[in-house]
Amino acid sequence: MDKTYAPEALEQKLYQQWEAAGYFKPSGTGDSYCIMIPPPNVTGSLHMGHAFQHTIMDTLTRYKRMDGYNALWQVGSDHAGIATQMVVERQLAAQGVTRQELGRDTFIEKIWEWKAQSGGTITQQMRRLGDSVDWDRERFTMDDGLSNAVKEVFVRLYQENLIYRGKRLVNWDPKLQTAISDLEVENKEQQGHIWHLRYPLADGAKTASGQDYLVVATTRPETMLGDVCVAVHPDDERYTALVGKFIELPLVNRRIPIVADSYVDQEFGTGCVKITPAHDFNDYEIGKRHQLAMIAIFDDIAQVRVKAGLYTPTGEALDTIGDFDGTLPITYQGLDRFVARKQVVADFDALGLLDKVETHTNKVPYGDRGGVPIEPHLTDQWYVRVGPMAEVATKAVEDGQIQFVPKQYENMYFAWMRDIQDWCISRQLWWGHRIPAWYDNQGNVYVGRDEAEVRQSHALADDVILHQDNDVLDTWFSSALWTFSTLGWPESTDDLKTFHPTDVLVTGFDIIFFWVARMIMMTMHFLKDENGQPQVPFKTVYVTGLIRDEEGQKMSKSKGNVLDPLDMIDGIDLPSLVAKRTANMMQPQLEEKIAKRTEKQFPDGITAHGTDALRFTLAALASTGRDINWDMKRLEGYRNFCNKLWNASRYVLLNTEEHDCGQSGGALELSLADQWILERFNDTVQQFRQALDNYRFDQAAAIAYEFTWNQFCDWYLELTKPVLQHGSEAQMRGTRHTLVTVLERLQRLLHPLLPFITEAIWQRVAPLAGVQGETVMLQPYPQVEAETYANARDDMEWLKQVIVAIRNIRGEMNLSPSKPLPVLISQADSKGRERIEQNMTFFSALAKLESVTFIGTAEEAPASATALVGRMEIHIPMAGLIDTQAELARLDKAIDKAEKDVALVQRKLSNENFVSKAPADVIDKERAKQQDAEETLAQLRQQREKIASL
RNA sequence: GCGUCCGUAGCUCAGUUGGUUAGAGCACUACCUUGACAUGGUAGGGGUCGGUAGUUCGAGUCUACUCGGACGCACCA
Repeated sequence: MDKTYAPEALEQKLYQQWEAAGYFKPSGTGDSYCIMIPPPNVTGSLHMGHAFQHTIMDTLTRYKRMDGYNALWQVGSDHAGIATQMVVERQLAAQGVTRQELGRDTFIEKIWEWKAQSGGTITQQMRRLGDSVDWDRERFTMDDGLSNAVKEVFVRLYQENLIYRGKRLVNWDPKLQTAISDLEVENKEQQGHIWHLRYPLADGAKTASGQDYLVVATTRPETMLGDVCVAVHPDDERYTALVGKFIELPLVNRRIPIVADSYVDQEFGTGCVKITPAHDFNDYEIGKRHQLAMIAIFDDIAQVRVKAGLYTPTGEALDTIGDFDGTLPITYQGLDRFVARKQVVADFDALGLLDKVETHTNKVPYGDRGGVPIEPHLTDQWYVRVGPMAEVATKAVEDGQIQFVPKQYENMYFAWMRDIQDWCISRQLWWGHRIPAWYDNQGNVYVGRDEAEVRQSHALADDVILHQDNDVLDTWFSSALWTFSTLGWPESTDDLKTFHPTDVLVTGFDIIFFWVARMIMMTMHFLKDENGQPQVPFKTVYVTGLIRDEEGQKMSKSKGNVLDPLDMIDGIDLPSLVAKRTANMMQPQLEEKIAKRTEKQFPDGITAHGTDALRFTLAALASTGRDINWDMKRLEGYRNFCNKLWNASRYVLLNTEEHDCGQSGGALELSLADQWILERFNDTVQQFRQALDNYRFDQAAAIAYEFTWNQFCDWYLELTKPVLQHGSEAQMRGTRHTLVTVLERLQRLLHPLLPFITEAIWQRVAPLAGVQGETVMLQPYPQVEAETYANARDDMEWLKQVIVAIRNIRGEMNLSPSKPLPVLISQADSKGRERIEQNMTFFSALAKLESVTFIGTAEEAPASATALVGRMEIHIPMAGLIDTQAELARLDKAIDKAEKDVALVQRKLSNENFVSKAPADVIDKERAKQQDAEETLAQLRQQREKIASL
């Protein structure tokens, strides 16, 4: 083995071997274990959050695969409708072409080309991360199988009246010119204004205070062009007399009624609200309540129309409302909504109708993709009636059929499910699953799997012209089917029987509503078990937090603090990192700032750490559900850990390869250290398994680290040195056997977290340990075994204490580590003496001793530095070695501590309440502690006197 | 406004049902180039657990309030 751990030299080679050998495939035997990957955007690239989730998924998959399960990690990607379409549109824009110029078919071809070109990025990244997914089963949300599943689901839901089409007010993104779901709207707080407009009363009416106008307050004055009434609260005495009377709406010269509606808050503003049902969700409801027609003043890009759309309260088109034919004042026609706003305000002002303007902090809805304010817009859209499905899906979580880890996310899920809105699934995009609905020239709609089916089922003659709906489905519609569509649904496949329901879903809290909830709804609606009961898509949802930068900031391109997982693995020089972070900026003016920040943070770029170190770090930081503040220092520490494991293995191999490790017979004599490490390893297996079973990857990492470094390397390997130097044949054979046995098993244990380094080491050590096989990946996972060496643990741990006590004196007295010391031991009980005498080689080697002498009492010892282990005293004669003052200081410190201990215990035990109320075992413990502390204190004081008298 | 989470050593984080003197890694100090490893070894220093008040024999760990931070949902034009 190379002297230094060099991940780049082994990782990819091993991955290729695994993949070529088909090790990632389900074994076909054993109980099934299945994880569905959250399909990443096919044309995107993996960020740290993906690396984090993939580490968890791969660790679980490898663990279960080794543990005998028929394990499948299903891989695939998502077509990511808007995101992908936007990327390609931007590319076209750079060439001065629009998608409209290309036409739908050509544009979609372009996207497929782009997918072919960039779609490999993610799969390559996944290979770098060591993901053990079954590549042969890779799926894409727009491949034929999944597209069929989408059509099937759409048609069935339509037939069940769970999908409907209607003209409704939707969240409209005027930039992208598509509807988006309410989930995709982000309310941003903004400093804006609230305008108070005077609305003249018609027919000479007056307010209670004698004014001939009402004042309405609005944040969107431009919508007044579409006002249909003014609402006041029914109990508002200022206005009750005016209800039923009319307003002479300025600028447009329409009469609109004054209505009473308890929605109005009397306290807010003037208590008068202008109502524009076609442009505000609350107004929409009020309009419906009062049976008022709607006036839609904006077109698809949120510019004022020449002629407003006129509709009944239920969305039927009208030619006129009264004698209003919809024509809008020419001055506003074609104006953008924000230009129109200024114009309307100016015109009100000019008419003396602008009462006042206040600054106002309001929440403005933005589309999370387009980045412009969304516009409530009246359009025809398709909806899923989610109510009935939501009920079933909620119950599944209430009943514990599906469990969230950590549990608190269940509340979030319930809260959303409780007042869930119908899901707008149509998008005015080109990239996606086209809605399987056809229209004839009369506007009749026919839903079916394809046009032929539609014609047949509706007995439509061949000469009836049909055209398919232009819109596509929300991306999340197809990903809601992911758990079963990837396994072959609607066919009744073996895979479905074997792997569904799946086991764990690993995902971020940010898509619980978008994806997790919808997946539960869809799956439970379409998949039933043999008893006809709904099947859940997965039993556990492991929710991960976000990976943030070291300052706790979200990573984002515009902040320039994004870290690429591959840069953690391979390293990157500063210029390349800066270039990467400043490439393709939406706001180029930030480039300089980002470059500076990057230079400050990574003056030397980033060094390579390897995949295993990255994975181990992510696991170590994965405490349940919390966001992770990324820390390069942790990564470095765990790279060092890999190096430690590597070098420990080198030591083992150097001492065992080409030596007799007892695989072909011969007496094996196991030392105390051998027995001890086998027991410690067994404990570690138990703890490590438990941690993984409970999704405590942080604990798993800590357990692995503690055993490997602090026990195996720091103690065990050191303890083997004296045996291998001076032991008998049988002793050496026993120790070599233990070395290779533990090292081999350790690789199996750690493999799920550290796939590469463990494979590299395992392949070398397995033959020495007599283990057959090509790969550690498919070895049985270590089992917890019955205890074999009952006393080894206590004996060795005690011996370690004695050794540490001596090292402690050496360290504190500044005695050279290379100088062998004589020690005298007094007050040893028979067990202690036995433990030392039987392990003298270990003892004197690890404590670096010249001699060990047992004496009766401390009086027989010369002036010494002293340490206590239990009641046993360890003396290191001072003769020329130790400075009296230093030893006195050391003892004072120990006495100080002992005094504190005694005082603390005494305080507890002298508390009547404690003694009378605490459980007996707790009191007994305290009593024992008291005795121990007092004896320790006495011995230390005695020793101090002795030294002081010198 | 409703709800959730977080605030523990200089930094990043653990701390299971309340019970020994609160842990880890990194950073820090001293000593050590001993043949697995200086991406190392040995020893050591460092927190009273955001604050206040309670419950309890006993609280980082339960309760209330409070300060600071993050987030989700709903919002009044």
